Amino acid sequence: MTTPPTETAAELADALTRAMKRIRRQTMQRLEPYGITPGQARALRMLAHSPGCEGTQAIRLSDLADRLHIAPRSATTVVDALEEAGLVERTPDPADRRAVRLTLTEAGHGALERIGLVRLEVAQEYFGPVGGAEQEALLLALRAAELGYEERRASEAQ
Amino acid sequence: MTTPPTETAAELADALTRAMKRIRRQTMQRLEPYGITPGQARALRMLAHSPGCEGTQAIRLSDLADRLHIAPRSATTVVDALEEAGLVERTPDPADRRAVRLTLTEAGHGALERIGLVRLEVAQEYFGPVGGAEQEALLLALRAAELGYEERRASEAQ
DNA sequence: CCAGATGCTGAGCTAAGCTCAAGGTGTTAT
DNA sequence: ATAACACCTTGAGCTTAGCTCAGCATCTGG
Repeated sequence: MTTPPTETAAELADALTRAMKRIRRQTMQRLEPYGITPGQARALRMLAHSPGCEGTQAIRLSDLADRLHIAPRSATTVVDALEEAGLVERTPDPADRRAVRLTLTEAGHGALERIGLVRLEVAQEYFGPVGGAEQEALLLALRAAELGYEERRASEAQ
Repeated sequence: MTTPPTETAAELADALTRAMKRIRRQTMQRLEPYGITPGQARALRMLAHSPGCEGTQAIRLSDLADRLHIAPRSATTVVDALEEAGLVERTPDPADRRAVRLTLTEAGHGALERIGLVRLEVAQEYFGPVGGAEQEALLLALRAAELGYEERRASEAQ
C-alpha cells in the first residue's frame, strides 16, 4: 500500500536485529555478576509491572506464564529459581487454594532496581551518539509501528 | 554527557525489544512451512554474504562459526542439517586438507531467496504505519548508534 | 453433590548452544 | 628432515530454557 519504500524496511529490520543483539549481550554480561539470568530478569520485570502490593491481588503463576509467553510449567521452574535466590515469595491465595500468588521480596526489589539501572546504562551508552530529539522521533516511529501491529492482530482475531 | 535524555533511551530499548520479538516471531512462523529454522536462516544469510563463487574462496566452517558467534563445533551441527536438506555442500579445500569449504547449492539459493522475501514482507508489514521519510530517519539513527558502538569496542580493544 | 474445568508441579523430552578430547593436517625451528 | 606445536573439524556428552503429558488438589455450574 502507498508505494512501499521496499528495501528500507528490510534494512531497518536488520539494523534493529543487530542493535537488539548487542544490547541484550551487554545487559546480560553486566547482569551476570549479580547471578541474574535474562529469563529471571524478564520475570522480575513482569512481576514489577503487576501491582502485587495494595489494591489488586498479587499476580498468580499462570498469569506470569501468559505474560512471558511461556507454558505454565516453565514458569514454575523460573519461579523456583527466583524463590531459591530469595527474590520472590510464593504465597497461597486465600481465595483459591489451588493458586499461588507471587510477591517480590525486599531483595527482589533490590534486584529489580539493579536491573533497571543496567538497562538504562546500556541503552544510554548505545543510543548516546543519537541526539535526544532523534531518540524521541525514533520512539514515536516505533510506537506507531507497534500500534499498527496490534490493530492488525486484533482485527485478525475478529 | 550532554544532559542525557535519561528515560527515552531505556524506553527505546524496550520498544526495540518488542519490535524484534514480534518480527522474529512472524518471520519464524512464515519460514516454518519451508522447514527452515531461524538458525539455518542465519547461517544461509551468512553464506550468502560470503562470496563463495568467483574471486575469493568459499567460506570455511570455522569462519561461519565466527560470524554467527557460535562455537565451531556448533557450526558443524548447523551445516549438517543444511547439507542434509540439500541447501549447502561441503567441499574439501584443495589448499588445506584440514578445512571444509561451504557453498550454496541451487536449492540453497532458492531458500535464501524465499527467506529474503519473507523478511522483506514482514518488515514492510511491521513498519507499514511509519512513513517512508521517518523510516529513513530511523535507519540513520540506528546506524549512528551502531557506529558509535563499534568505535567504542574498537578503542576498548586498543 | 458430582462432573468437568482449572492451577500447579513431577517426570521426561527436545533444540541449540557449550566444552573437551582426538584424529588428520599444516608450519616452523632446530 | 623431523620434532614440536598450532589449527580445522568432529564425536561424545553436558547445560539451559523451553515443551508436553499426567496427576493431584481444588473450584464451580448444573
